Amino acid sequence: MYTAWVNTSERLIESTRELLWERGYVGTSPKAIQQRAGAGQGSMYHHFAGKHELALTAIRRTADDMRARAEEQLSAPGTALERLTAYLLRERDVLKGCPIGRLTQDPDVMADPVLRAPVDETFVWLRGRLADILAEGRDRGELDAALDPAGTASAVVAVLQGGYVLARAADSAELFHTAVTGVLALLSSRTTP
Amino acid sequence: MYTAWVNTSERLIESTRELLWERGYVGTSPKAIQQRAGAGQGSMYHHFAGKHELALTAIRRTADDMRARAEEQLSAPGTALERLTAYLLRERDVLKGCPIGRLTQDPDVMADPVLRAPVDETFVWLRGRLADILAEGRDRGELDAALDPAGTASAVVAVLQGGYVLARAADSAELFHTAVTGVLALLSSRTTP
DNA sequence: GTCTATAATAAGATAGAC
DNA sequence: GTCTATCTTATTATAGAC
Repeated sequence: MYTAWVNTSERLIESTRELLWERGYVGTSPKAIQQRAGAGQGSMYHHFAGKHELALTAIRRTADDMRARAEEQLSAPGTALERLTAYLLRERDVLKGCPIGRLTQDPDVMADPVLRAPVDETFVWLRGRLADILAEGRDRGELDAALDPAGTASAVVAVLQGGYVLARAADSAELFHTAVTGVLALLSSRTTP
Repeated sequence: MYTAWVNTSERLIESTRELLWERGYVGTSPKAIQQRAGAGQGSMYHHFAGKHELALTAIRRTADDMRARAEEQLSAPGTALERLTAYLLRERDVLKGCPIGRLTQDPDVMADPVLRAPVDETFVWLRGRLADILAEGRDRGELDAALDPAGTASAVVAVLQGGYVLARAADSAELFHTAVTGVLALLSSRTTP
């Protein structure tokens, strides 16, 4: 439960973000949100129209957050492969999984175009961003000239998302690392010496 | 709703399998299972102790099924890369996602060692099976001698699982194909000519 | 084996007092 | 803005008749 150094609206949003991450939309009840936020029933419905609006606010914030933190590594100095590696191997809450990716498994989120949009946009952006970096690396001669930026970017993002799945299945964060290292090894072998 | 050419117990199990795939454990209610199976309340509780036992039966069957269908491609004749490619590119219900992988996002499944076991075992098996095939391909000189079978197998399984995530996020089965093709391109470039 | 009560608890909100 | 009351509908069963 959040303490009172932020306002109720803020605590409700942050509680929702946590619960969506831990339990998804279907698994999160208004009551659970209120309890974690230390807010009453009436308080929640004063600030938000209901579970849906609260979730939308929470998802948008998480999406923005994810993008900003990715950009930290991706816009750092270094070669394409260095920035990509830094991004893939940065510290992550591996066993909690990806707070955006997990929403793709939520039937009520996928069925709702409004809730779904930020999820879609996040991956569109990430794939595009990685493709640009890969293309840059290829054009600078750091990577194999035959490398397909878009296809490789999709594969890399998929390894991230799938790495979370494998790690959670095995209850071992190491498996995420194994998968990521595995794809980096394949990619590095296409480096032009 | 299932018609009556199979018995009630069987219809309950198959309905549960479908619902777990579509909505996960948390999102599936006993009532929904009964309705899809065309079975009454009492009927369900006669055959199964409750939602948990039914889900366990359903998950185990789905896991067995998935393994058997993977083995179809993986044990076929051909080189390591051919069998791997056949497995990765076989027909799949891409937008529905992986019925086992999606369970890793279910908090109640992951919190229960009994429900979780078949999920874990399925991925342990699949990673091992792919690693064996990759090792075989490497030892036969079909793949790069420096290739790490276990790490590459994990990356490949991760691409599959992540491919489902990307496809669902974009509501486009093609994205799954893009990711899989992307990793195959990286892998093929390590073929020894 | 299947059906119809019955029931305690939770989900997801609305109403109106304070 | 927050709180308590109230409401309807699910959830997840159990009990016992048929």
